[in-house]
Amino acid sequence: MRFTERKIATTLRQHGYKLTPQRRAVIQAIVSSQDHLTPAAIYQKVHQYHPNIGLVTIYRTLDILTELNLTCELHAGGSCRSYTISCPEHHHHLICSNCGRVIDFTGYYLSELEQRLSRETGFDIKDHVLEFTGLCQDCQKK
Amino acid sequence: MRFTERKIATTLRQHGYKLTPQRRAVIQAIVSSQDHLTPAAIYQKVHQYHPNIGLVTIYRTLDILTELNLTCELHAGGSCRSYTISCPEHHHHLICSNCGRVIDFTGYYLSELEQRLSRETGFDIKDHVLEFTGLCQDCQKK
DNA sequence: TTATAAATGAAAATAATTATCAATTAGCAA
DNA sequence: TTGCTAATTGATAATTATTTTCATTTATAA
Repeated sequence: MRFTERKIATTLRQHGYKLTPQRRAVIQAIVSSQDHLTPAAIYQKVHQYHPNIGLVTIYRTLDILTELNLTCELHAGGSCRSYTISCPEHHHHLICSNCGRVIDFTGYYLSELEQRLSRETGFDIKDHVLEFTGLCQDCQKK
Repeated sequence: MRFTERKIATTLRQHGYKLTPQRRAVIQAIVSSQDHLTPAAIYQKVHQYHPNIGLVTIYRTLDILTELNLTCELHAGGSCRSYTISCPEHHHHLICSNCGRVIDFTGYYLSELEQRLSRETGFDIKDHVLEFTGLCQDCQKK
């Protein structure tokens, strides 16, 4: 289950960040979308209802949200910097390369592989990216 | 085993691309590095020996190499657009987030997970990204 | 050797991101 | 409730990254 708007707001304040109307608007824009959105796309959505929020504020808010793990950055499939709301559990993504829809999936663990790689290479592994891309059912029909 | 300079050159020509000195230089720069390199970094390396090769040519060559699957684009760990030489087998990457060194690993298959996801979501899955990031042995010491 | 399509470099155009700074404001304390 | 203050914002400019354009050059097939 993804983070709710309220949960995100609370977390922001717990970390000493102010909850400004601008930040609310950015959060709302991302939460209300199933897709992964680029900064520019978020700006567009926000701009419709709050024409005086600047693009810079979008960038700044995204930095904070990502730092607090409230959003995930996606990599695969087109744009290299796009965002979706995160969820508390460890999860990975399945992305439709046509419409941008993102499906989270959980229950897949790479720890065994990670250990094998650590042992074989001496790397101290910190993180990983696992993303699948393809066409969702709707986009296949078209 | 990664593609050699010769193999890359041959493949280019097989696909009707001319083998210009500029392209040779770009290929040489990437092949001779264990790291993943951004376009700018490749330009710098190339520029040392061939000061009149332009950055645009780097971009153009990278596009071709990527299209022919001779290089891979990496995503995780910092820069979103960086390249390393590919290898013929299906493989994934382990990347040092400090020095940029890339280690390929093979023998890990996601087909079972992929099938499960297809079944559960109806997606037609085309591709995936699996990359680990961490610190290589050398960088841990520092 | 030559003809020709492909490739190049230079420069400009566009897009994406970050920095600067004066003005505004959220949220705490009184 | 009000006022204070550090955090935040928007506007603008500055960087950085990438793409387009076009006249000139060149790799290669005939």
